[in-house]
Amino acid sequence: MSDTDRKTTRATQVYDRLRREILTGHFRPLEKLRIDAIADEYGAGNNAVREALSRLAAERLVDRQERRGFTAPAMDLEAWQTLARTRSLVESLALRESMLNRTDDWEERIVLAYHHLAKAGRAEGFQQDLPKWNVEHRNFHRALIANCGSHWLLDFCAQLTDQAQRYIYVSNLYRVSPRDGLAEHRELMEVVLDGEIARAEAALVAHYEKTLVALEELFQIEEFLTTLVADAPS
Amino acid sequence: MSDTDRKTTRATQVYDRLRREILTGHFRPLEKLRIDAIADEYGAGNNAVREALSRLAAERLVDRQERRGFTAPAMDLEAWQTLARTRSLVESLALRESMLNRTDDWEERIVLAYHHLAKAGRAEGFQQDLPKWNVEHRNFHRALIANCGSHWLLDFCAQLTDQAQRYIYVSNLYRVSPRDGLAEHRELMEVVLDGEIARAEAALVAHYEKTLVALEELFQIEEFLTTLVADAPS
DNA sequence: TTACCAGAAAAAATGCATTATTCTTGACTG
DNA sequence: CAGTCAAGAATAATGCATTTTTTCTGGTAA
Repeated sequence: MSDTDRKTTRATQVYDRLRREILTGHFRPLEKLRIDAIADEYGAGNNAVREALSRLAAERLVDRQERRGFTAPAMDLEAWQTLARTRSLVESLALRESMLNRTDDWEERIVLAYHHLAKAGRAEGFQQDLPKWNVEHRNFHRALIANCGSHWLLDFCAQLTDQAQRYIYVSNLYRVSPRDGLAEHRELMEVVLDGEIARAEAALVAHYEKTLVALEELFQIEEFLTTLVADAPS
Repeated sequence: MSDTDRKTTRATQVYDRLRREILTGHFRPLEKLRIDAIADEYGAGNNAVREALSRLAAERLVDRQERRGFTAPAMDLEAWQTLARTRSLVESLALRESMLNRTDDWEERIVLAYHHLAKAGRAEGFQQDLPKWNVEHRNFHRALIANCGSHWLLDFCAQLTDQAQRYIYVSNLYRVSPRDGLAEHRELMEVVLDGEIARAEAALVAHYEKTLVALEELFQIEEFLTTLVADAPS
């Protein structure tokens, strides 16, 4: 019995795995998530799967349809645009608050987070160890807003980041190399530490804008769109 | 078989009822929510209750503790302050966006929502029919931000409003008469329709600030605090 | 063809019995 | 007297069999 099994409930294990697979594009948009099939695949009871899916539905990571089970959420240009725009808005807000509450500890954590990010980016297998880089990337962005003083805001940002990750991961599957953008993150860090809120917000928005546009362009490509159809259940 | 039963799943019924009871202070902070007891009380299976509680936990309306069941969330001054502050921030943001997207339809809906609110406030049994007033009050505030163009923002605001409602309801239980504040809502509507974003945001924040302060004062009262202890399971 | 319907198959939802874990109690020990 | 521990009770978690609902399929009629 592994370490996680000891304290964790069966439903939570299913939840964790499903969550990971949804975020990494394991399911196609609108694909049906059949309870029995998952229970079978994961070696769990149907109740555990139900509970896991219910939780995920509350987080908007799957869609629930009363009495008709669950499906992977759709992915389309418009949804991506409002998602990305909302993320810019809310995260700017959190950044502003974070900067208003400036502390030494907060600054140091940002510097450290950047250091880790840089390291992960320089590492040999950057392409291979993308999960590692992703973790550091998230940590860095979280460090920027960590001081906003509201766990609500942090939760909202995390949720939006999860949603965005789903899109970004799929785009990475399609065209192999994601932009590293280390220099960009350095600039972002510097402008945040510098303390001018307006400039920092602008930098953050500009940063996310690039991802927004990159995905928008992808949505123009016919071939990419075909990877989003739900025909063949994986 | 009632109307709701036809389309709704057992778990959802339990979810709805639990949600309502949590929002209306039916459970004390930190009170244990025993699965069997609820299943028994509501006439449902334990699995349905588990699912309902799991969903609520994902919305932060109950606390989950792995393998130790669920409890009603705590209520304290600090949590209230960050909640209220976050609500001001996020809802201001949504209002700003909503005003930037101004449309005739949006304006008309606000006027209508205000009309309904006024009616509910003037009605005979204002004290009696508080639920009705609450609904109209929520609708009014939602109408203001409805045009923000992001269902994410609307969801976040709704979630924060739910959380706040829990506090407000308990305060209403303690001191009987809630402030109506119709004039205040009229001013708010006018300044929003007027179109000056900065002034509108300020008005909204000021509006919520009153609730914030009112609850803060309540937290100073010893007698009120005793109503928040979880001793006697209802 | 298209619309409609019944019957069969598939899937979701449910309840209950069972298992596993945590909590409580009280006796025992240092 | 405080701390430890084990046995029993209470509660949470699980799996499975059953029920209910939806979806699919094929046949019939307009």
